[in-house]
Amino acid sequence: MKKAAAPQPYHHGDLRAALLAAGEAELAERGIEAFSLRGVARRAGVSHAAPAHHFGDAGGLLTALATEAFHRFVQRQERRQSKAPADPLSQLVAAGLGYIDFALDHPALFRLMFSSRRPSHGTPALAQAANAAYDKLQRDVAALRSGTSTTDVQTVWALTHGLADLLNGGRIKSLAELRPAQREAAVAALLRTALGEIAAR
Amino acid sequence: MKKAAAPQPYHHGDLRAALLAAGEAELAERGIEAFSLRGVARRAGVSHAAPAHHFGDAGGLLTALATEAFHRFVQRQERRQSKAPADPLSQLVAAGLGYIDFALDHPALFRLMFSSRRPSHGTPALAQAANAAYDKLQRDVAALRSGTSTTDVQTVWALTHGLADLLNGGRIKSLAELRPAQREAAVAALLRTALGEIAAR
DNA sequence: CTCCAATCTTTACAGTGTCAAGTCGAAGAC
DNA sequence: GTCTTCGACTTGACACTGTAAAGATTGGAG
Repeated sequence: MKKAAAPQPYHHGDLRAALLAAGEAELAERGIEAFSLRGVARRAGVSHAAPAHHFGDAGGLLTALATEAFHRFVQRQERRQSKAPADPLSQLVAAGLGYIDFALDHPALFRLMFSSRRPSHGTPALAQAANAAYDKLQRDVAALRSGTSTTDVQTVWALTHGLADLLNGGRIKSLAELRPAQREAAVAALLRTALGEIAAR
Repeated sequence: MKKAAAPQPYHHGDLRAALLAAGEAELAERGIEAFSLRGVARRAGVSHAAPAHHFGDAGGLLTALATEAFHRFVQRQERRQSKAPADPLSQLVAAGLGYIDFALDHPALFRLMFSSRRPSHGTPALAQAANAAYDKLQRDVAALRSGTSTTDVQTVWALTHGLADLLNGGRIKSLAELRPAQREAAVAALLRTALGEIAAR
């Protein structure tokens, strides 16, 4: 599906990037539990052992995918924020909506980041990318008012993450059943109310 | 490890229950992503194809495990509640603590219930067990005051679930690093504050 | 031009899930 | 009491998986 009729040269050129793209496609189509390294190699049009050279083993590829995902995860939040009013509460709500956007657009990737043991979460690059996401959250919460606490950050994170995870799994029927536009409005209202209470503490 | 020196009879007696127990052990030890049906059969001391007769395929066993897990999940919340003060807010906080207890005591099972596509979530028995958990949550929220909304239920669920999921993955460092007793106190305080705000709406 | 080292392929092996066919044994029919 | 039957379980097979080792290919340094 990926390569057409091109008589692939022996050296791919940028196989690493191609494998990352193929890995993401594999993840999106088959889900994290049916993810197959050989399937990724097939998608990229290379032999089944080619990925090992760039990523070591399957965990290595998944670690790289998770790392890249965390960066895009932050970008997605920033994208929402750039279109939102500048007041701190609106900005925090927008970040939450971006958090949820990412979870719903990339469900398998989201699970890889937060609910899988397959990536090596101790890897510096991954830990750093995840920490960057946390730091951003912390800054957005701190902007709400003076004197915000660690508990405030934890509360905001738990609320947002819980919504994202439950929506991702289709567990919250009352929300998942709504059409996208309505669901987004409901989620935005929920976030604004709950985060507003934290801002008013 | 499971069977000692007993010259196992050809007919096991209650293989179904034994496979469920073995399946849970396998899940707990190797995690959901390294779960192996043959491993479960080995644990139970039967041939690798024995599980198929009782559960069809691997998904069937995991579905049964998730169903059973939802029942214990509710029991765990009720256990906490029976030791808590009777006022609605304390009861809701206790339910949340039970929710988190279960997630931390059975991390793989918790992921099977909420973050895995392997169980067939459409199966009547599983859907029913999951719905029972939701109904319980709804009742506990409704007891807070008159006029609680669907949004209130969603908010309580998201907050509790987010906390449980993030703790389960070890993502909330500021909480995960604490010793159990301290962590529990911090979580209880967080829940009481946030849920108190919802009760006061 | 030569050689090297990185890149990719081939081959092999142990492990997996599932299907099909066989074996066993307990419970009922007569 | 013997026979039959049928569910419970085993055996064997197949295609697939991840990973390791060894071979083939090529771009580029010298």
